[in-house]
Amino acid sequence: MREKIISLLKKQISEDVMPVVSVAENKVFGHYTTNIAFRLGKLRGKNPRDVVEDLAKEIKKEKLFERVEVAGGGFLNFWISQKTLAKELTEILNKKDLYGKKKLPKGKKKKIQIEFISANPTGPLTLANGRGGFLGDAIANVLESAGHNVEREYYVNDAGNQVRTFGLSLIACAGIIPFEENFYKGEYVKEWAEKNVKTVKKLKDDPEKLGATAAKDFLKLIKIAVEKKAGIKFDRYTSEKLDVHDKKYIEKTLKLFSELGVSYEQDGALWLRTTDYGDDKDRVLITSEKTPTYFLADAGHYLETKKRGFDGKILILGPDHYGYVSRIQAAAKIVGLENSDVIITQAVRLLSGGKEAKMSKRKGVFVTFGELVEDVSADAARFFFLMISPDTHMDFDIDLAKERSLKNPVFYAQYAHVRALSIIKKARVKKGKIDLSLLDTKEDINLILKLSEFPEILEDSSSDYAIHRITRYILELSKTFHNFYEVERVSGVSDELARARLELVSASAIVIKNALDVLGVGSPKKM
RNA sequence: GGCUCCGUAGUUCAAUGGAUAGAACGGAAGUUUCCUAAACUUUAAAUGCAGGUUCGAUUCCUGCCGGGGCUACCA
Repeated sequence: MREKIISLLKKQISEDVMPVVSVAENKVFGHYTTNIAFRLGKLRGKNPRDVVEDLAKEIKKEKLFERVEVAGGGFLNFWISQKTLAKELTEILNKKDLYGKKKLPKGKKKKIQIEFISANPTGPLTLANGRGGFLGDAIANVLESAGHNVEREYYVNDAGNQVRTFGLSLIACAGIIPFEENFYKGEYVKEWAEKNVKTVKKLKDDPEKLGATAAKDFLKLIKIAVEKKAGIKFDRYTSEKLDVHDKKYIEKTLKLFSELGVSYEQDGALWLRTTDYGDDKDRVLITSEKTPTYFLADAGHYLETKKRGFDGKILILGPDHYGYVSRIQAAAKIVGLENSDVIITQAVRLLSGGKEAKMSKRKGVFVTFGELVEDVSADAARFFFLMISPDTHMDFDIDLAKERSLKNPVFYAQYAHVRALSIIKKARVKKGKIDLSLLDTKEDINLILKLSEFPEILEDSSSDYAIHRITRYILELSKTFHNFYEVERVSGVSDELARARLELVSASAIVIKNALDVLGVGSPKKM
């Protein structure tokens, strides 16, 4: 709908400006509205009001609209005609689960990797990991809906010092060596060491191997939490050791940097000139002790992604990685990964009993992601996280989520779906010709309008990754549907009207389900 | 100190520079002989402070106040 209005406007405009058309929040100002005249007025040195009058004259000839009005200082407001809406409704019914999805021509289709969670397998997942997990999964769905080819990647840091430290932590837990400050301290470390005393003793002289062994166990648990419990799917678990180190990507990366002249030696260390790409200081690739840094391995990982043919990559990180963004973006540019985005999710603050419960992976975790999902259900947890912009610090009141999960908005949305299906199931209507023009009450129109917004919402989300708009949209749509249900009836009206209403209810069920699918939230048939 | 995210109703969150700042929960008042009341309707309630840019600012810029995070030749 929006697209049609934009293309109509573009026909009237010679300047190179993209008209912005938005859904009018308040229906007094039409179904859709545009402020294009303000911008054109400036460009043409004319009064916006005059510009908009000219535009309106032409636009009014279009059959798409029931009414087109000039308002305020230069707004152009559109009321979509019932006929146009009925056509859109037919499209929903024809396309079904494909409604809202796009097919891209080969040239426009991109191969995009989205890396998320990627938590080190040295303990269970935190809530922040979960936030990024649901977000990544949903963004992947949205990009697929937009017609792109997407790989969901979990990057496993199973190499280097970290694994060794993890191994040493386990040995310390078994009391063989003294505990050191930088060791992992959580309950889970102790538990594993207790359960696997024999392994710890056997490998006490090879902490790296011990760490790797334990990490494998933890990765299994992570996979269960992520895939089984939370329903987050990954296409690939990329191993730092097997896919980056063993495939010589560290060497390849160093060679590339040297060839491009972006690395240099100073004070005995090897540096990457990331300042050329907006970083505030250059970064070390190899220390003066001749050990490669973690950053070098990450650059290698980016090169590996590039070599596997990706056009772009989206990396989702937790708030503790803020300082990392500019250097990783620099590396992405240098290895030639054109479309690189990094999304930082802000912290999840956990409230329990009205108090803040501190979370720390190293010191131990109060509530893990797996536990949360078990407590409040995967659907509720997912919906809750995806309702809020990742930029916002989020308070997750664990008590509320546990005890009062029935108040969770996800049920409101799912209930709308259930209701729609129930109406369809119970309806006893004689078959016959379907006349959608009968759907002309305020509630009918509002519902169709809301349904037809879905492709627009999806399109917006695929360009700015603002998944929470989809979640908000689902709530709005559910509300519109519940409201329709209260006011208008399907049974108990004439067969002709009932047939048309049934179509509208079917379309509602389709769109609610499609929208929930994109988030990865289930659409139950019964509640 | 530097960088960054945030500050909106009692609370948790919305609002590509647009018109009368939206929801939900909580508060107040109502709605079921009828397709699921897990619903609906009505109602009270908010942009931290001070400037600037603009026809127009919750949004952009500057300063201040308040809260989180980052700030290693660590991983």
